[in-house]
Amino acid sequence: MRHTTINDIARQLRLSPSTVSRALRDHPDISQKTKNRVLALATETNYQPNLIAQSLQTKRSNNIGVIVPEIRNTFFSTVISGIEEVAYDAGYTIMVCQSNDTYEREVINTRALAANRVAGMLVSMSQGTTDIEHFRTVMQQGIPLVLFDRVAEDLEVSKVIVDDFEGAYGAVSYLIGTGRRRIAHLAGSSSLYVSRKRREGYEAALMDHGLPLRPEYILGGGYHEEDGRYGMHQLLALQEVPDAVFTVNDPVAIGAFLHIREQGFSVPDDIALVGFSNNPNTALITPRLTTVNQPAFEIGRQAVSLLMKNFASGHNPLPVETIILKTQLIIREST
Amino acid sequence: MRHTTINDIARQLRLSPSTVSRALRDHPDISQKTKNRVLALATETNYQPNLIAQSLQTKRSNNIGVIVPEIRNTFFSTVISGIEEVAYDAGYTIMVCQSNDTYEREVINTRALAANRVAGMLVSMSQGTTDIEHFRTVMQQGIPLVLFDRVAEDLEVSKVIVDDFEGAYGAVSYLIGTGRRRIAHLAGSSSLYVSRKRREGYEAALMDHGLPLRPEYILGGGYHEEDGRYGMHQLLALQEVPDAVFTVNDPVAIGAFLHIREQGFSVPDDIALVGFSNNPNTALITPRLTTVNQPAFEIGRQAVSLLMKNFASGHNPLPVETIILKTQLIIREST
DNA sequence: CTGAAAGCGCTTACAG
DNA sequence: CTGAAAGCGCTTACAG
Repeated sequence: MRHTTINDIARQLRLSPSTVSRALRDHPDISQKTKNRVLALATETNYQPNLIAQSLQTKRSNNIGVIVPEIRNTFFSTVISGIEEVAYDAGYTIMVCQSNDTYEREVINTRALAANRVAGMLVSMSQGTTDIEHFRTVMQQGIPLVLFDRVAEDLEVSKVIVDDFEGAYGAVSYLIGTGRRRIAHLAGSSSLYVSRKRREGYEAALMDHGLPLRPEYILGGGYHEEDGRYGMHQLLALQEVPDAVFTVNDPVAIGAFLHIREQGFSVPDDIALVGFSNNPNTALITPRLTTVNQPAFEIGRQAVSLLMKNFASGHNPLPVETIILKTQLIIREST
Repeated sequence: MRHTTINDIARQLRLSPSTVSRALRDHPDISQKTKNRVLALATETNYQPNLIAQSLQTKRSNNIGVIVPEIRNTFFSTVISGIEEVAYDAGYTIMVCQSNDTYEREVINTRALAANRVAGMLVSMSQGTTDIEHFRTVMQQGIPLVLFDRVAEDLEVSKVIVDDFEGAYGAVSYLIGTGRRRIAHLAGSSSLYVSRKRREGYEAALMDHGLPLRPEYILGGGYHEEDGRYGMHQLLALQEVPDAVFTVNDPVAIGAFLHIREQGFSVPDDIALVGFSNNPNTALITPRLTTVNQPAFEIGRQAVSLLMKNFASGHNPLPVETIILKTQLIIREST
C-alpha cells in the first residue's frame, strides 16, 4: 500500500468516505472538529488526492497538452516556458509532445493527448501538416484548442500569432532603405501560413519600393541551420549574387551566415542579413544579427490564457479569437 | 456527449461492456466476428480509450514526470527532447515542470506529479535544494525516481551524470598546458554536487601541476549569463587579473566573455576561457568557445531508459544504478 | 465465447 | 452534521 486513500482515512477515523472527502475540500457542512481530525491524519499519512480518480469523477482535468515541432529549439522551448509559467500559477500541469515536424507524429500526439483527456491543447503545427482533420476531431471531442505561431489558416479556432506580414515588410523595407537592391528571401515551406505571410511581406516591400520580384531570389526550404546553409549555397551560385538576404527565421539566418563566412564573404559588407525571431544567440554572433523580434515567452503566456478563458466559459463555446502580437525590428550589425 | 465510451459501444451492439473491453484489447477469448463488429463501430465513432479510467483501474500510468530548473535553457530543453524521444517510442507522454531554481517550487512540482500518479519521475535539482525529504517521499510512494545532471549526493537513487571531475580536470590541465598560470574558476553554487565536482577537478588539476590554489580566484555564484558577467567583473578588479577562466557552465562562460569584451580585453590573448556543456551557441561566438562537451540529448535518453527499466521490474525494486557518461574537451578558439 | 459483478479512488445529489 | 448509494470509464477474476 503506497498511497493513502480517502477510504484509509475514513476507516481509521470511523467516518464515511463522503465525510472525509468533504472535510478535505473544506465543505461548510462539516464540523470544524471533524475537519481537524481528518486534516491531521491526512498530513500525518502524507495523503495526496488521486488526481486521476478526481478527474474521472469530475470530468475535469488539470493537464494541458502542448505539441511543438521540436522542444530543443530556442523559440519553442521559450514558448513552453511561458506556457508552464501561467499554467503553473493556475494549478495546471503541462504534457509536452514534439511532432519532429512530421504530420504523422502530430496526429498521434493529438490522439495521445485526447486519450489523456487533457483540459485543452496548445499546438504549433508541423511543417508537414496540410490535412487538419485531426484538429477538427479534437474540437469535436470538446477539447478546447489554441494554435500558436504555426497556425492553420482555414481552421476556425483561436490563435496567437505575430504580425508576420508587418514584421517581414518592415525588415525588407529597412534593407531597401540602407541601399540594398538585390534582396533574396530564404522562405521556408509554403505549407506553413506563417511562412507565406512573411513571404508576402517581403514581396510587398519590394513592390512598394518599385523593386522587381526575382523568382531566383526566393528559395523554399526548411527551418533549420542546414536549410540556411543550403539556401545560401544556392544564392551564392547565382549569376547576380544578392546583396542582402531576409530569412524566414533565425536558425536559417545563422546557417546562411555561417555559409557566407565560410565562403569568404563578409556580413554586412558583401551581404546584409536579417533573421526572424530574435533568438538570443543572434546577439552572440559577430556581427550581431539584425532580426525581427518575436515575443516567444509572451506568445506562450497568451496562448494558455486564451485556452483557460475557454475552460472558464463552460460548455457554451467562446467565439474564436486571434491575438496578434507586435513584432519589432532589432537593428544590429548585420545590416 | 463528447467522447464515445465502451458502454456506448456495448449498448449499440447489444454486448456487455466486458466483451467490448476484451474485443478492443484483442483478447483471445472473443470471437473474430465480435471483434470485427466492435472495432468497426469504435473506428466509426472515433472511440478513444479513456486513459484516465484505465490508469485508475490498472494502477498503471503512461505519464512520466520531468522537473528541470528551467525549460528554456538549451541544456535542459535538449535533455527533455531526448526524454520525449524515448518516452514516445515506449508509449509514454511526459509532464514537464520547471522549478525556476527554487526549492519551494521543486517540492510543489514533485507533489503535483505524485498527485497525478505518474509512472516515474526524472528530476534535475534546483540550485536552492538542500533538503531532499521530498524525494524520499516520492520514493516511499513507490514512484521510481531518476536524477540527472544536478543530483543529490546522499540520496540512494539511480542517477545519470557525466564525469564532472574528469571534465573539469581535463579542461584546466589543458589550460595549464597552453601556458596559463593564473587560472580562475567561476564555480556556481556549492549546494550542487555537480558544481562541487567540477570545482574539485579544477583544484586537483592545479595541485597536480604544482600551481597554488588562490581563494580569490574561486568565485561562487549562479548559472546564468549575468552570473558570468558579475563574476568576471570581480575577477577583473583583482590586483592580479587571471590569464584564464574556467566556468561551471556555458551560460556563465558566455556572460564572462561578453564582459571581457566590453571591458576591452581580448579572448584568448588576455584571458583564455573554457566553458562546460558545449551548448550550440558556444560555437557561434567569435572566438568560438572551448568547452567541455556534455551529451545532453543522450543524458535524457539514458535517464528515461533507466526509469523504464524500473517500470519493468515490477514491485521488486532494482538496485540503484549510476550511469556516468563521458565528457570531451572541445578545443576551439578561446584558449 | 459472453456476461454479471466488483472495484480502482474519488464526488455529489439525496436522506436523515 | 454525517452517511449510503450511485457513478465516472474502465478491467478482470469468476460463472456459465
